[in-house]
Amino acid sequence: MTAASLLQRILQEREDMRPAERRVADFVGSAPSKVIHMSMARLSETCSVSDPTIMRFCRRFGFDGYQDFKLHLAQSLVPSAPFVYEQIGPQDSIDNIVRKTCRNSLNAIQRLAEDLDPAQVAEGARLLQAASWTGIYATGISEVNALDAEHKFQRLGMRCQALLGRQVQWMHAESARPGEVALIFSQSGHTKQTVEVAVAARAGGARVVSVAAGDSPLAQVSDAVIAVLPYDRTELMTPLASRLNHHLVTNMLVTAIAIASGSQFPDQLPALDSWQTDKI
Amino acid sequence: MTAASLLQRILQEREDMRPAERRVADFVGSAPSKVIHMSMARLSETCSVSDPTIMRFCRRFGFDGYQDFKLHLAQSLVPSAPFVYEQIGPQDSIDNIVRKTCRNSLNAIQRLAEDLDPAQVAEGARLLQAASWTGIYATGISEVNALDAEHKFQRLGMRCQALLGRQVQWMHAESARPGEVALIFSQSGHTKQTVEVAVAARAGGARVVSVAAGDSPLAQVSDAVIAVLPYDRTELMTPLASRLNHHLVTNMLVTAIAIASGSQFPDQLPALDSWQTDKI
DNA sequence: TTCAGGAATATAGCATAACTACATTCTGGC
DNA sequence: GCCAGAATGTAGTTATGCTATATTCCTGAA
Repeated sequence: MTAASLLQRILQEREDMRPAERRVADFVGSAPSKVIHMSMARLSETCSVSDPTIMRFCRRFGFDGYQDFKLHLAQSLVPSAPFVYEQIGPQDSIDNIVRKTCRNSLNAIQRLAEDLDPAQVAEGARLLQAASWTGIYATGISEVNALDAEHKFQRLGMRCQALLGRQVQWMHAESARPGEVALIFSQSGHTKQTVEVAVAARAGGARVVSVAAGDSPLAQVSDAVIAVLPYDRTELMTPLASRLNHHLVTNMLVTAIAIASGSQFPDQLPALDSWQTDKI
Repeated sequence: MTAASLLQRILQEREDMRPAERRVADFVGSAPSKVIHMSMARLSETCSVSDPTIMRFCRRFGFDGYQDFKLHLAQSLVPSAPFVYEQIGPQDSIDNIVRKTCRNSLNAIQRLAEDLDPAQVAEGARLLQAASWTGIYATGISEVNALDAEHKFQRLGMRCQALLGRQVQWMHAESARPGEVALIFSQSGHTKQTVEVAVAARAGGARVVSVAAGDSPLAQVSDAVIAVLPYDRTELMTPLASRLNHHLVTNMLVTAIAIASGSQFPDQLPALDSWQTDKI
């Protein structure tokens, strides 16, 4: 986030700088790829300033020192897409639909990469692996995620079931027992039904793992939360973005569990369907 | 290019290393984000090796020294462009699983953005929109895609059904009739069953739209192909990548159809489930 | 104009990091 | 068991990043 716009920030703050630092800003701004291979002494000489000036320059942007600065500068040099959601409208051509769909997806995943806490994934995987049986709850468009998770977990040999629909969910949540896990997918984590399911499952002694917004009511009644940022206007639409992110989280869980179970190639689930390999 | 595949190269060369360097490779591979903030001494201590071993490790990959290595490592950590699949292995930490999953997904989508032909999407959308009814065929892990497509198309008011399982698929393909469309998701386009379904559906007068590899047998017996590059070793594994791409293609189709149907906000499907909005 | 007072910048020194030459240990073949 | 040759570690050198302190430069009021 801050990394990507580092050069921009430098050029921006340039105005508020005194001559010496400004010379540094100019050079860094004009030849950042050279800077990352320079020592402090070389850079200070090139800019006709002293070492400490370079230090102050780096500190100004909140870095620990020159090394830290160089590291972030290097990272900011590799191109990446900005975090903006591009609305698709009636005026958009097919070309645009394709492009924007891809870009929005890229953005969503990059956000996930930045915000997701690996420790939460680890904890979720741990609970799931220890479960005697897992109920996978989802509603609306997230149902597909539940089915996906069911498919993959079963390939790992886990006992689980996707639970779709109000009645089915109630039935299972109310009969939850110790040793079981309830895995809940929720875009926002504010849906009443979803929270009630979590509470019921927990009352029965099951552990609740939820993939939802971190500060949501659902998160508060869960044993483990894998926090995925919801998108602003989630209530009114069903954007591709969060679905995609939940999808990736599912994959991470599967991979983590596969590794913990000793599989050698965790990202390659075996092709079980023998007839599927009947190629032509 | 070389920068981005650094981690992969490390894991690859690991095999040819002697114990000491291998310990370094393991740690760098499992916690690269920590490494870039470590000094040589810290790293050597962590890996229980000596400083020069670290040096030799860096030189092995063609870098000037440790600093140079760290810089490139840092760059390779930011999610970005290049088209390399980073294998996930047993030695990977949770941090790595999260990172690699995201990066692989980003790569897949970027490939899609480059290779996908919008005209093919447009043609597919046109046929689907004109259909009186659509059968959505998929097998194995792609079944989830079929369910996803079913869900979304139905939200648009289209008549369609996901057809999973051999018998169900045959039943529908053999009774296909003019005016209908068969939408087929296939990773490779080489599966025998899939091709036979396409031929049967077409014989009955239905139009066949397939999402598959462009040069596959399935493509040859389809009325419209939305070509999505398969991944190398697709036969043996179920990678996230192609699934993700098919997923996006589905979204593009939905969006395109929504636009053609006159919806004003094509990327926001309406939340149909009224109880779902019962928030707390 | 002059002279504080404070900010901006440079100097000098220190601790530590990266790197190198050389010694030691390990490995595999006879 | 012994001996090349490779693999790894030890110790020492250089230079780097960083800090405490001094100097210079600017601003503004007497």
